[in-house]
Amino acid sequence: MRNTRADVVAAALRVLAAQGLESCSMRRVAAELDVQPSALYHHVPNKQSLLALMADEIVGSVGLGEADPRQLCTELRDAMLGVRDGADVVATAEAFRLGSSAIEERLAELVGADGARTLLLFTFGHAQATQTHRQAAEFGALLPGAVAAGQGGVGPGLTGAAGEGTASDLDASFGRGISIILAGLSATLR
Amino acid sequence: MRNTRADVVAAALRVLAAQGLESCSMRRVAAELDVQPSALYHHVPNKQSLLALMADEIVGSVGLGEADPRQLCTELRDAMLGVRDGADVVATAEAFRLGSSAIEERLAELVGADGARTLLLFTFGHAQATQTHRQAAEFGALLPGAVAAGQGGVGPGLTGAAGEGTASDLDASFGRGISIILAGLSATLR
DNA sequence: ACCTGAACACCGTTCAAGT
DNA sequence: ACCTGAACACCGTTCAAGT
Repeated sequence: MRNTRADVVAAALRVLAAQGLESCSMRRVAAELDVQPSALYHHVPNKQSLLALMADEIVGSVGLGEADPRQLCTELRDAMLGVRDGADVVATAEAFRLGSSAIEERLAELVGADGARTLLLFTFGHAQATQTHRQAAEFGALLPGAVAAGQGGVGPGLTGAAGEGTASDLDASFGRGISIILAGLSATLR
Repeated sequence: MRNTRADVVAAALRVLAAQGLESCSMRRVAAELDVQPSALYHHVPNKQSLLALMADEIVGSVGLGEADPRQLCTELRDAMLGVRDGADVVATAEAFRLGSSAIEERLAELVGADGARTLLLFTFGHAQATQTHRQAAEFGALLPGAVAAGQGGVGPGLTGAAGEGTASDLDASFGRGISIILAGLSATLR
């Protein structure tokens, strides 16, 4: 036995981490395993299934015993932000089973079905936006000017094209969004 | 002058409506205009830009004079759901400029920056899930069994694999999610 | 300014055939 | 069971050249 399905998923996650979702093709994953592209179809029916398995792995660390919805969403967010393009992978795969994922079910026990869906969609969307933003910032950092200007004290407010989108800004924005939704749930339940 | 940028965008939207996002390649758009693929690059720098222009067109009908945030989100949702794969096109393109789109700015005037972002992300995510679900339902309708069983009265609750995801269910779910967020905003602002 | 023709460097997926 | 080799039907993008 040369390779198992788990080997394929692991190789795909290695390619994702190293090269990003854009470059995570069936052919590159196959190359990572030193195998022909067609060999992958012995372990996985198609690329979409492979992405779903990757999403499961990324999200697998989230503790379903968690009783605090905010904590659960934060863990989910951290898991997605922990791997390159993780938010895109999870959001894409998860959208297909909205209403039937383990995390949504756990969340629904805590805050009801509508609350769970609202929290989840916000968490996915915000993580995607955060990751997109970070990517753009990284890219911008490779361009002339405004590199590590924020540290040196060149100017007070203006740090290149980043403007107002610091990492901590996005963390705070996420927390405030969750607060809004949770407040709405309390208010709705009287 | 054979073609203008607007012609390219219009052709792309025609292809999108007819064949979906998957099939909306630069090559197909070029074919729709009876032109070589390379000709498109005279009007648009790359595919991503073309998708952004398509998103602008899809969302352009949303009235920015609207003073009711719920109504604004509903209009946005309707605009996205009005074209095949519209939610994906808009969400993808809009994610890149989160914090700077016209709709988000209008929404921010009404409910603040955090509320605007929360409402927008929920609206995008829910529309994407709705459209994915509809697509799956359409696909399922082509398979044997459980076609229009809901009408005839074969059974009370079970309508094929659709289960609980009727169109009106999703409409209602959207409305309740918006209600939760708006309630949370009222509660947060005391 | 707008377009053609040809090329480059890729894709996902299928399928007969090997071991 | 797991994999190779070869093919099919595509991609986005570039670039010299035409009009």
